[in-house]
Amino acid sequence: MDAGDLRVFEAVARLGGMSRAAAELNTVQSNVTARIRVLEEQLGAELFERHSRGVALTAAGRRLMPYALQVISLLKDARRAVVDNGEPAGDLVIGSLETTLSMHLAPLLTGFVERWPAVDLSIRGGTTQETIEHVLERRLEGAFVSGPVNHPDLEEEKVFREELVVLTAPGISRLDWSAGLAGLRIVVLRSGCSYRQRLENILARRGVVGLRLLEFGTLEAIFGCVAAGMGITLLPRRMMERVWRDRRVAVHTLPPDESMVDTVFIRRRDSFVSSAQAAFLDHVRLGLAAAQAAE
Amino acid sequence: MDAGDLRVFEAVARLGGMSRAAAELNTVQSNVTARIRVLEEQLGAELFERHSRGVALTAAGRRLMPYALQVISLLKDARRAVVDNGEPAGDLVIGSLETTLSMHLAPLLTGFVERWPAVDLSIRGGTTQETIEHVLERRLEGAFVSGPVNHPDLEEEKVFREELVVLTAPGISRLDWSAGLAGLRIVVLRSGCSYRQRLENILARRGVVGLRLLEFGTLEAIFGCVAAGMGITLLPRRMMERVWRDRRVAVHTLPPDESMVDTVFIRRRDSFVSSAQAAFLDHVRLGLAAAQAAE
DNA sequence: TCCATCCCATCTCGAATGATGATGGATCAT
DNA sequence: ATGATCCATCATCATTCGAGATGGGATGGA
Repeated sequence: MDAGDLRVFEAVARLGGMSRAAAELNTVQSNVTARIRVLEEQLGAELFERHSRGVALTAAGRRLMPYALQVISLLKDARRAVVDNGEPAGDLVIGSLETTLSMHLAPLLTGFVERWPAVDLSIRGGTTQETIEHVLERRLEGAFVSGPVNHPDLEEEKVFREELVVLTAPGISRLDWSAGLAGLRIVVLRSGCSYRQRLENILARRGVVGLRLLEFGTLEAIFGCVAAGMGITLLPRRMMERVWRDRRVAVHTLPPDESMVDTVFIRRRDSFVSSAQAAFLDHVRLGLAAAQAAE
Repeated sequence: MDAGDLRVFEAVARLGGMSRAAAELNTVQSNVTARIRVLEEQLGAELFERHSRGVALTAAGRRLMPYALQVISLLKDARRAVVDNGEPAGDLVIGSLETTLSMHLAPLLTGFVERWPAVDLSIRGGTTQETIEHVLERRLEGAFVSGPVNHPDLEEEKVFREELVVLTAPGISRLDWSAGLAGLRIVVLRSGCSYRQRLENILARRGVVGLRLLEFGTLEAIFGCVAAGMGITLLPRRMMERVWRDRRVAVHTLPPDESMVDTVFIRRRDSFVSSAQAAFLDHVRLGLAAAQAAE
């Protein structure tokens, strides 16, 4: 049994067919068929059921799958571990909430790329849920998301805590259903935004339910929409202070148990921590501590 | 990078030479040299320092080693996982303390081999420390040892708790240094026995230190030696009751915090749990519960 | 029923890869 | 010096692997 065989096996299982797997692996179908057949002979068990529209895993194949996945990812990590000589370099792909990115991370990035020019950093914005998925699939080395995550395969480290506030149109004094919130919409940056569920919960406790959703691509649009009395949103207080200091929106402070949210850095427990990633985290921790001290 | 390459790499690193690795791998030295060279080219890093008496790992090689070990063991486990169709069968190698083996496990073994004739069970006796080492090296699928073990790579499950008692020659009423223990020896089954450290601690608290060691191969010899007034030993109470009911030794009961010892079953967290192992554990759990109920 | 389509199995051939044994250079102990 | 040990290199041979072509079975639509 060989790592190459397992790669073929994984592709066939995932794509449900040998021809499709061959296309993905840049080879020909006959090749895939042969290697699977050899693998099955070596193991003395059928790994796939062949049927007319492709193949499906047998019980034995299902038992093999987790091992195949782990071996493949281990080999990838091994290569990186060998090449990584302690000097941060190479690709580093990190995920982040868009608000965290623009508010906390962005100011630190120029410093990082100056300090470590050999690192090709890219940061992908996304919602907490999307981002967690990507980390689990190893498409991201790590990510900043709203915590706690509590996933057995993920390691999480609290990075900072911040306060969320509710923004409404001016003139609304209380967050309840008698205060004229009925008919407004919840305005979020993206539909899967983790703040949305949180805001719905906050409102539900005050008797406000069933608000429709409104989605915008930029923060400016969201602010404008809220100022115009069309909706209500939940955002970090600091973000509001920075970019929207003097506009006409009402800021509603929440009790700490509802308002405080931790941002955590997550990564797969079983993945290799590259020097680039370690350097980035150090840089971020330092930068955030400095920013906090400056307040 | 390939699993075969990693096997070669591991053998070279472990044996400290390409010729030696070639011998172990049933191939020729030139072959090993070539594969290592290819591997180094692929990774873009030197894995070994060549010197006149063999080779030694470089920093990059040391970084690769844990991955190589894990991939190799994963592939071994994968093969077993595929072949294991849920019906307990095949080899099952388990470790155990000798006392646990003779007292608790042995009576259950005949029942197990009758119930699962397809399993080739072998149980290796040894001290707790030896046995833990073997489990970590994957030479044993699991083992019964004195707990708690508290090793990050090991999973442990409490199997039963039992009471240890001190045996001395008759006429010794107290376990302290004024009671004539000076000059006696600590009698143990094997020199690394985990009871030995425990007994030394127990005696130390009572002011008795510096007893010499005496080692025997059989329990009968130990009992005889204690009865003859030559030494002192620490053994499970039940063992003493069973095989030595009416001999002339003094039994010293200890306070619970000193006497009670847990026996745990340990296995590597990352290893495959074969059906045979699961069936064995089930059998043991059931048998021990029945034995306890019968008392 | 017939045909087009999709998918897997098998075959052959050429290329790439792997293993072999011989050889040479370096180092170290005697 | 000499022999032993160990790694690197090379030419050669065997095996494996990949490409392409072909065939057979199942499916779905005309």
